[in-house]
Amino acid sequence: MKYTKLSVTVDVAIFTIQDNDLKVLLIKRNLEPFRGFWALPGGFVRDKENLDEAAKRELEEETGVKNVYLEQLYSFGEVGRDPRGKIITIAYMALVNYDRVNVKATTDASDAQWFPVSKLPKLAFDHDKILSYALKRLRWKFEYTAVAFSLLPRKFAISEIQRIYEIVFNKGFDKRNFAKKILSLNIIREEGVKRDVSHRPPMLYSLKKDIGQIIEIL
Amino acid sequence: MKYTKLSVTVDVAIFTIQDNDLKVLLIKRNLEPFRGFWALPGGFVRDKENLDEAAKRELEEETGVKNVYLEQLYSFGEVGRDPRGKIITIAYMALVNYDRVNVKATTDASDAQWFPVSKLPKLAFDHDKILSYALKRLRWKFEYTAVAFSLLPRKFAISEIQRIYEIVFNKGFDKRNFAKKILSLNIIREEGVKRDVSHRPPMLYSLKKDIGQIIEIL
DNA sequence: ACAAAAGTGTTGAGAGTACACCCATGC
DNA sequence: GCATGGGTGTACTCTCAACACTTTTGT
Repeated sequence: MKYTKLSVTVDVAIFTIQDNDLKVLLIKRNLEPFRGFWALPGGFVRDKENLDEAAKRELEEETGVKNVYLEQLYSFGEVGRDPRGKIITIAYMALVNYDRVNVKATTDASDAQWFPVSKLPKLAFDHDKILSYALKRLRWKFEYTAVAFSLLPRKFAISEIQRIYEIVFNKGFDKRNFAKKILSLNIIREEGVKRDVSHRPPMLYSLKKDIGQIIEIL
Repeated sequence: MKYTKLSVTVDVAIFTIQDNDLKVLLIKRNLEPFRGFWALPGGFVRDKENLDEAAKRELEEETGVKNVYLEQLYSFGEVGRDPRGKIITIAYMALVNYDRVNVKATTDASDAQWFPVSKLPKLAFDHDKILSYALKRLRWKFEYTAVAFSLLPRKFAISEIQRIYEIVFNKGFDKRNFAKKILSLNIIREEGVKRDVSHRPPMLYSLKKDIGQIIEIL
C-alpha cells in the first residue's frame, strides 16, 4: 500500500529578553523560496529523530544553547503555505537567556538577528501567523506557569523577574503585590548575597529546584 | 535539493457522553500493523487538504457528523511509534452529541465502538499516549472554556450541563453554586418551555449565540 | 401522600488589587 | 545630601465553597 509522502519541518520561535525588549530570533533566508526574507529558524525533520530532537537540533544550530525551555506549539499544514509543495510545519517555542546565546550564521541563512516582537519585518511563508500564535502562547504560559524563570540567570533579584513580566505583558505591575505573589509561590530561596550597585542592593534569590520541576506548579 | 519525505496522519479522539459516561470512539483495525487492535480513527493527510480538513473528513467518515467542536491537540513523531516507518501523527479531538452520531464501519475498520474512557482496551501504536493527552486537554478545556455546551442539544436544562461536568471530572458539584456560575456567564437564555417529566419540570435554556463565539469567552 | 428532581440565598475564607512611605547604598 | 532603586503592610473587593429547605409535578 502506498501513502502520500510529504515533507515536515520544525520551526522554532526562540524568544529572549534584551534591552528591555522581548525579542525573537530570525534568520535571513539564503535559498529560494523567499530568498532574502526573514524567517523563523527551522529545518526538515530527519528520518531517525523525534520531533523534539529536531527542534533541539535547530535551536542548538542557531544559538549554541542547550537545556533551555522548549515546547511544541501547533502544527501548520495549510495547502499552499509553501510554494515547494505540501510541507507541514510543527512549530515550537524556546526561551533562552540572552547572555548564554551565541548566534551563528548557518548554511541556510546569510544572517541571523534578534528582532523586537513589536517591530518585525515581513516574514517568509506563514511565519507571521506562527509567530503570533507563539506570542499568544508565551503570554498565556507566563500567566499560568513559572516559565519566566527560565529567562533569568541563576541568581536574580525580584525586580528582574518583574521587569520580564512587564516587558512580556507590556504594562507595569505594583511592586509590593508582585513580590508578594512571587514569594508566595515558595519556589525561590534567598541567596544572602547582594549585588554591588549604586543604590540599596537587592536581595538575590535562586530557584529551590530545577526549573523543569517548577514550571508546571502554578 | 532533496528532503526526507514521510507520511503524516491525522488521528481524532472523538468524545461523547452516553449512559452517564464519557466515551471515546475507537475502531478495530482491519489492516496490519496492529490488525485486530483498537485504535483512534484517523488516516493519511492528502496532498490537497489542510490539516483541519483532514480531521473533519475523518470525523465525518466515522460518525457522519459535521459542524462539531474540533481542535488540534499535539503532534506525535517518536521514532519507532509506527513499525511501517517514520509516520507523524497530528492528534485532534472532537466533541459530539451522541444523538447526532451514526457510527459506521469503514473499509479500514471491521468495527467501531464507543468505549468509556475508564475502561479502554489495549490500543494500537502510541494511541494510549495520545488519548491520555486528549483527556488532559479535554478536562482543561472544560475548566476554562464553554466547550461543554457543544455536547448538549439545542434546548437543555441546567442539570444536564451539570451532569456533563460531573461525568467529565468524575465528581459531584453543588447544585446552587453550579447554577449560579452558569447563569453568571450570561450566555444562555430561558426558553420558557418546560420538559414533560414526572417531577417538577426544569426550565429549559438555549445558547444566546452560536457555540463557536461562546467557547473562548470564559 | 409520596417520590423525584427543581429551584433558590447567605456566610466565611482566600486571592487579587489599590495604595505610600522609609531604607541602604554610591557618588 | 542627593539620587536611585529596594523593601514593606493594610484595607477593600470579588470569587469560590459550604451548606438545607421548599416547590412542582406525576403517579
